[in-house]
Amino acid sequence: VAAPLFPDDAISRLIRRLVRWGGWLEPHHHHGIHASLSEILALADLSTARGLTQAELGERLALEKSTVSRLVTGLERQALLTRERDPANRRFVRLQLTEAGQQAAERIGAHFRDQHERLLRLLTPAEAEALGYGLTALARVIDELAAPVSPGETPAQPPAAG
Amino acid sequence: VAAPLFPDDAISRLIRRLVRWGGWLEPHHHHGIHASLSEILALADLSTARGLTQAELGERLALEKSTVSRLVTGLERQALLTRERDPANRRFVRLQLTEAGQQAAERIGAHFRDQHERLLRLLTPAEAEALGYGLTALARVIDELAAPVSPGETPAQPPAAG
DNA sequence: AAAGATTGAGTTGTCAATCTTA
DNA sequence: TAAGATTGACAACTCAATCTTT
Repeated sequence: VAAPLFPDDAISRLIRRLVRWGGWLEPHHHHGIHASLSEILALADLSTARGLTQAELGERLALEKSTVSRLVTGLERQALLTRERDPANRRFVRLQLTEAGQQAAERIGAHFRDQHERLLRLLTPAEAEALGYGLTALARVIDELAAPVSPGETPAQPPAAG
Repeated sequence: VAAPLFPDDAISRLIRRLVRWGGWLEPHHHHGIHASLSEILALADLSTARGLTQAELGERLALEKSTVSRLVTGLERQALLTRERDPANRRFVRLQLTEAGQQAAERIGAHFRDQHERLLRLLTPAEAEALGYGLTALARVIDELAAPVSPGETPAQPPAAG
């Protein structure tokens, strides 16, 4: 038999599963919430960082500014956030969750945390520890490849618990 | 400070990086190849398993049959594969890579393998081992959550070489 | 001119309805 | 009927062009 043409290691197999399994990536219609994945992630970011500009939100979500513009239009129409021109510099549109938006973020966040916990409970302690160690390292090297270190920057990050 | 509304563990952080970094998920225009991610994965599967039906290809790619139909139409127009009705059962469309399709699969596969190797070389041996162990376990529990075993089914699959 | 946001055209995916063959 | 494939209508993204503000 010939060697496989495409990579066939643990990373590749994991990615296939993540793609196939809807739990992580697909639109959600739970708890009376009808929101796309990007809407959910936008609510998550805005619930933590209030007053982001659209460009900043796009940076966090890794989305085009045009996509962000239409995404935010939709959330505004659902009264989940307000758009306001920054009085100090009217080029910026500042975003704030409404009360309804904040509540939606909390409901959806609880759902995601719950899903994560269910998944992690199925791992043995040794597996969970190895996973955290290995994924942290993988995230590091992805960053290294994606953004080659320029001398002025600080590649190190404070370690996070968990 | 309040607890984070959304999960903030190694898995979440990794997913964010995978989403942001184009190396894994984005369309590729390298080596004179102009192909979407799905086209690339289709070539990968067809280079290994010749004569798949469209439904089988859709199962492997986790894509709707309608998406597969249009995807295959595009590959056929680029003369990378041929479509042929199965004479034994004319409901099936059987897919075969052309010579050009096979060569494209090999070029793209080499590119992906190279990218993987570059990434893995940046890990220490201990990190690589922990990653493999942890991800294999994660893949297992994703499968458990995604497809709860029903008594009649055979969850085991024949091991693939590689 | 340049930065932030919006609008227009095209791509890739989904779901629902239909066509074809068994 | 039903399985496989196709077509139609729509969603969410991209890139390129434009509008607004500095």
